[in-house]
Amino acid sequence: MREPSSLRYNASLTVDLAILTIRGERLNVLLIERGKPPFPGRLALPGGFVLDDEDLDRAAARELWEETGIGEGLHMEQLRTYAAPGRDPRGRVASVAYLAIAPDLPVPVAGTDAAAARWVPVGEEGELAFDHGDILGDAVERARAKLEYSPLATAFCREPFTIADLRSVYEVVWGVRVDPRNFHRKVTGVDDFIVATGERRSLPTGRPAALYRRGRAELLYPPMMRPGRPDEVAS
Amino acid sequence: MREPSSLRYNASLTVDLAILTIRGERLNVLLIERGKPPFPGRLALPGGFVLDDEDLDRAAARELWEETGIGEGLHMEQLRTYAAPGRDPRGRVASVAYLAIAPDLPVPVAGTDAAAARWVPVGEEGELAFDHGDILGDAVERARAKLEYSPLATAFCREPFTIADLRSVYEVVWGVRVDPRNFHRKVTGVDDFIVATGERRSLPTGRPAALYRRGRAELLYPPMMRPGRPDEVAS
DNA sequence: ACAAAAGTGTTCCTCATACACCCATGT
DNA sequence: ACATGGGTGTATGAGGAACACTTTTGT
Repeated sequence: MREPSSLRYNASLTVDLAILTIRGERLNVLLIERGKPPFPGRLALPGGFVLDDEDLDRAAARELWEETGIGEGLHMEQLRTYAAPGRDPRGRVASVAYLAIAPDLPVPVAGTDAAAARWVPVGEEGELAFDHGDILGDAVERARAKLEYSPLATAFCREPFTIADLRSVYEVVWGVRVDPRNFHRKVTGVDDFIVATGERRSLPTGRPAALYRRGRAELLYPPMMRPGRPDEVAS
Repeated sequence: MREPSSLRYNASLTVDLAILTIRGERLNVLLIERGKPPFPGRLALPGGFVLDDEDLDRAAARELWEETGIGEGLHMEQLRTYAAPGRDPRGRVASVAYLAIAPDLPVPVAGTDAAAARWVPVGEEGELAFDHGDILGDAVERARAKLEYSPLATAFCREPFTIADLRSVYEVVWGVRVDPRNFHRKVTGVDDFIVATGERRSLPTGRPAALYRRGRAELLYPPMMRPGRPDEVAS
């Protein structure tokens, strides 16, 4: 009883995107306001159906383009799949969720489709359509975890960036303060995490900061460490 | 153009299981030999279609039961979803892959379905059907990574177990030697990773070892550390 | 000169590693 | 007694946390 003799389609395959960025010292997510049922008027993650000749990564990239106008050079990874029987009242919908990380964008680009798309600070999104609240929660948790051992933080920064820019990413996403001095030493000590351009950027005040680009490292060793974990365990 | 006005099914939703265990100092995976096309005669991961009223976790648990006769108490987690257009010649099949970890089982239980199921050492499985080779590779990589920061290793052990049993899991899955003395101290130092039963187990020779059960910890702090990583980076 | 941000040096402490050594059992 | 595996103590070194201090700019 493993398979029916002929292949019957029993689900609708979709991708949904949790697109995160940092705006004004807050982690933000791109949401659209739904027009039609189900959940009319509710906010939802952008997404849509996978086309017949597309693989999942390509479908996610296409949706990203349609919703935001962003094309290339964006971190994107599959998160997990949500397919509880009742999650869409219209029938069985399997949603493959993607996590995308964008640098601060000028404004939610009004794509062909995305008139109603807007950035919303994480935590102020209210009740989302479908199970998109769960998806968003998992996406944020994944992003927080991956800052530790991967160069994901650089995906939030427009190049070139300063070490202070990068530090701000950690502070905003983790919601903690990070010592600038130790952070500087740490981040410059990890091989190929960031590479200096040789240029400098001057702010209204203070010593100009060296500018960097993303390095080739895909795994940070030693990892950046999220403070507070020992206390959580101890308590 | 986000949605068709009515919901049309465009894919077949399945689950595939990478069930790992340790047999004879080797990491093994449960594979079945396919009878019918596509890929007749090839080895494949066990799996099957998700039923209309099932969520994914439940479908995976049901397949596990049908293939191995194992019911409860097994670690199981969603890995990721594979849905490349050509992966099944019969049409669009979205396979949600699961990673399952089992203690050494007496023998591949001949379930109602699984006459052809057998344990195969990882690395000796040859060319698998569909893209199951990729799935298995991702599953092994996930297992290796999760040993570091989660109590996953205990899922390979039948309770109660000794610290040497647990150490053997790390040695086999990582393919490295671990110092028994330091491992002992480390593992007993992590809060709620393992809890002593008070009993002891005598081997044919040597001092009897204390017996333990899984603790309540879901995250190890500090993490167990996989040796060799600094060298990989440095080289 | 001063404020402010960038970046360096130093101290202390935790923890990983290596390994000498002791403990408890079966033969 | 001795072989064998279980378990403890201790020295060394790498790296994280805290923070004093120096550098480089704009005003």
